[in-house]
Amino acid sequence: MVSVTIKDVAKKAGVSISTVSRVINKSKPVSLEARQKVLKAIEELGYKPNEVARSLVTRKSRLIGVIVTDIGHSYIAEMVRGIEEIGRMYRYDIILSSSYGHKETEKKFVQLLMGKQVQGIVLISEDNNDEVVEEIMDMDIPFVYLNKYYSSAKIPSVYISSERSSYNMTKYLTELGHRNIMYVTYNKDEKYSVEKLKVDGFNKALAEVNGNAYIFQGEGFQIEDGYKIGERVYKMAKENSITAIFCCHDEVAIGLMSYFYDNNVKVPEDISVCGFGDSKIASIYRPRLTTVREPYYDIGAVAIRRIIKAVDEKEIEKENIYLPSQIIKRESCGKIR
Amino acid sequence: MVSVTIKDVAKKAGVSISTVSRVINKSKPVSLEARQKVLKAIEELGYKPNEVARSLVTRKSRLIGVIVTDIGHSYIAEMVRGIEEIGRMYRYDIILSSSYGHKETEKKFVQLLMGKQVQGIVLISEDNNDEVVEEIMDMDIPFVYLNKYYSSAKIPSVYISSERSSYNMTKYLTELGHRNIMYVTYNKDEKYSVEKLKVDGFNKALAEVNGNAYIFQGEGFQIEDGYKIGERVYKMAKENSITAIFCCHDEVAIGLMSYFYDNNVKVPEDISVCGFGDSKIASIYRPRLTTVREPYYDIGAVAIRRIIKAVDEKEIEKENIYLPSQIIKRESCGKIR
DNA sequence: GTGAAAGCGCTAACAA
DNA sequence: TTGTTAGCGCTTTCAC
Repeated sequence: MVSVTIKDVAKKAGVSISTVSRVINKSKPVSLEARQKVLKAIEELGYKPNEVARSLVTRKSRLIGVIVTDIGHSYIAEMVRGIEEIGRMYRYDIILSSSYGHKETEKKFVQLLMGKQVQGIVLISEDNNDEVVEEIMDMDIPFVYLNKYYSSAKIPSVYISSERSSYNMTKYLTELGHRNIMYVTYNKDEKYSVEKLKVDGFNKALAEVNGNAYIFQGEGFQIEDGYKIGERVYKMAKENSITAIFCCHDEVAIGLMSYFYDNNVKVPEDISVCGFGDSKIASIYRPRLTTVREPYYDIGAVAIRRIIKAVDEKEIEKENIYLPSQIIKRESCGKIR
Repeated sequence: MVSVTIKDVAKKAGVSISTVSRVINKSKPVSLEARQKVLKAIEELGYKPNEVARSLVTRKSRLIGVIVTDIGHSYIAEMVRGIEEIGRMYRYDIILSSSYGHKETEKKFVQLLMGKQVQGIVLISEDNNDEVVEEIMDMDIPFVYLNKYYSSAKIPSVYISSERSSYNMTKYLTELGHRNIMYVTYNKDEKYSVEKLKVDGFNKALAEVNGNAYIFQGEGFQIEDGYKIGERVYKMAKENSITAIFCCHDEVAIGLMSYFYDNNVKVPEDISVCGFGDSKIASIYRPRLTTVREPYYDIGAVAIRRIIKAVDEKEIEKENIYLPSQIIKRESCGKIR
């Protein structure tokens, strides 16, 4: 608690504090003799430079602020892993703040983080919140916005191509023989919603085989939302000989499968189900969920990489980055004989 | 980027920087007139105090370091939620570092965090690592150690009573009519392992009804580990008319249930399964898992509360804290007729 | 009630 | 190669 400072080291080593600073930072040549004395003193005193003081003078906190909706959401945790691990490679630490979706809280966090002199901000959100984004962009600090539900070309971000991913998944279903397929969406008509793109990809793939596309308006993106619509979905499926259901997100698919489990509908024997995301639960749940893998870890990693680049080059690149997605084939989708 | 400082505010308001400081901190009375001029200047310039500079002089970073094994583990994310949310109430931010179980990395993080002048450290670990703990305790900084697999009275921590929880769950199983019950453990003979306590509680409850206790040595705490032992567990269960299996952790139970699903063993009709933890997956998986709820959020909340108290009172309480657990009754355990 | 000045621990000119 | 010194932006005596 009685911390040892650079002065103590200097005194003990019999040199000036500048010399100590030089050996710590390797910023200028120091004679072998002096260096050794300093190193010895550092060792003996257990000296650790005070990063706060350093930050003050260098104006570099080596801190990145990360504002998330909820670290308890596994895909967000995965993104944060990517951010943290890559950040650490460049000697950046992250300050984590959870907003639980409150815009006002997010705004407050931005202010707090700026006060802490963070050198960049990653905002991981689940709503369509231009307002906070604009506020951050006004601050003129390296910034990346991560949102798997909404996208806008004007905001620096990292994502996968939703349309292509959805197209690929649908195509896979048609290859399994499905022709009457339902897509469960939510919010597809909202501004910036990526659902619009996903529906487009879905329709396109189905049109190629003259299949029948059914769009079902869901009630949200969570497991409960998937469960809640189970009855109606099943009814619609039966009435239209639908054999496969493509859900906009894994959670919805899991909710739906749970409804099916509870009501003795067999997946994939009676009906095939697939999701989007490949969140953790997708490979744990039984039957395992066929889905589109969104590379969350990589998304986080690329985001932080972009911020660090902006810090170094003092200029944030405008071009958004698209990462490849992948179809993960598991048991929840079966062949049509 | 061209940040406005207290000097700018002072100049604009036509007062000294001390006065500005006083109105910001409400640390000393300031005349109404002066205060208003300062407030106006702050408003117009959009001034935000530089927390780094503040930290340097006050020697309070308002930062708490949190070292976790992996933020991707949902129960850890839940603990971190508790830590963060309560920390925030006291205006503390958290710096998150993931060690992925490497002791050397953890040690490095401790050093980094000390450099950043954190005012306390929470270490969330899954191994038995005295070494790192001792290192932190030597630093003489408020510290709490969270570990659901190991416990030691000498280390400041927060947990539930493992023996009582295990006793309660076993008792519930006996109330359902089970008499031949298997407890799947791992590492129970290792130093500080809480498994020893859990086995004790299990045996005690079963002894009270003259039931037969079977202990199975598992292969780990993860889902895969539960899956791997499925075949042997099932064999042993059949040979001994075992009707219920109590797993040391939810993950093991889920792995086991997945094995059962894949091999057409019905839970709970053919056999009952329960777990320990109530991690997220327990309520999502079908059948839903009966389990002991460990209050992860609260554990994190109490941990940070304890640290903040230590910061304020300059003295960390020695007594460890036990939180109540709860039996969550779901579908994976059935009655014996 | 107010301002001048010292200083938190450090880096980075500048001189020597 | 080294030491002296001036800050970084802020809080906090201390004197008025």
